Amino acid sequence: MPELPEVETVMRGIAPALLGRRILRATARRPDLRWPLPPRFGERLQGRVVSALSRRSKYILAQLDDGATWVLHLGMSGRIALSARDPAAPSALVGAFALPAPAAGADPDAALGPHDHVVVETDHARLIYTDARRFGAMDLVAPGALATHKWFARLGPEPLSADFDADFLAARLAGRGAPIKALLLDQRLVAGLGNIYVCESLWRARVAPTRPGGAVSRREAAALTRAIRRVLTEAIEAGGSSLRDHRQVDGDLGYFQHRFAVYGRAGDPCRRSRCRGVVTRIAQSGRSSFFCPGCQR
DNA sequence: CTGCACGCCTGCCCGC
DNA sequence: TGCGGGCAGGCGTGCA
Repeated sequence: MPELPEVETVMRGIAPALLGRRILRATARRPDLRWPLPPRFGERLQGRVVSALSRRSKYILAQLDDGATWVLHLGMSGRIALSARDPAAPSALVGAFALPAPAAGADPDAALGPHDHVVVETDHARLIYTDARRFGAMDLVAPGALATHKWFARLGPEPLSADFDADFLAARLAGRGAPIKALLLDQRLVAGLGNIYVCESLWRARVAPTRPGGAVSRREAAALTRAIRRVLTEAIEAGGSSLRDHRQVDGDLGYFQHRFAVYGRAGDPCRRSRCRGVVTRIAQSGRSSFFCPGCQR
């Protein structure tokens, strides 16, 4: 259930297995994830070389040598596992986190589970996309068509880019009546934040999730942009260090959650020094918000 | 346009 | 132990 930092971590984690590698075989084991996979998905990936990897919002973008872009979204439960195709291959080819290679001679597909929906083999590695809830998605986008693609056309700026600054946020919040929590979750305002990092950023900026967007001051908007940047950057750093210690690049929140200040901590004391508040859980438009009423106003 | 409720899917955890 | 209810990190649709 990845948000921006987990997707960034997964993207970096699969880079050794994909970047500059040729796809020998790609198999969709069902016709759809959240939406139908593109027609002839496997055939269109086969033979391509991945020439670049990047992330936009919560999407991973794999640039192919025919100009198309393979787009992956992990939804809520998507994960990617890697293994070496050849048991004798140096681990650097797939990354130190890879699962053990299947035994020589064994049918690697025999070990696949019911939620292993897409398998991609490069010249060195085998990549398995698993998604129990199937809220994830993949597409193949024609050269030049990304900007107008339905998933990207209306996305707001990247929160770690220079475009996302106090001026921008203050302007977008002005006149809005919806709670700041809901506005920061709106991918059209800023792209890549999810429930966890919105809660964490609001705590860091000392702004209550219930505050109407239009009632966020210019000074608070500035604090929020700094808080968002810092929370995301720290989470990406934690994810990066986790890649050296774990055997899967699944973006599991286990890598990050011990650092949360409020998310999932209802009833626990606020971690801000000299704040005597207790972390509280409320529901906002059907989703949980965690915050400290003592220091978030 | 804005704000919000709901559905999509499965797994897990909790209380009874 | 078994079972029902509520919960989960995303996103698109549809309604007022």
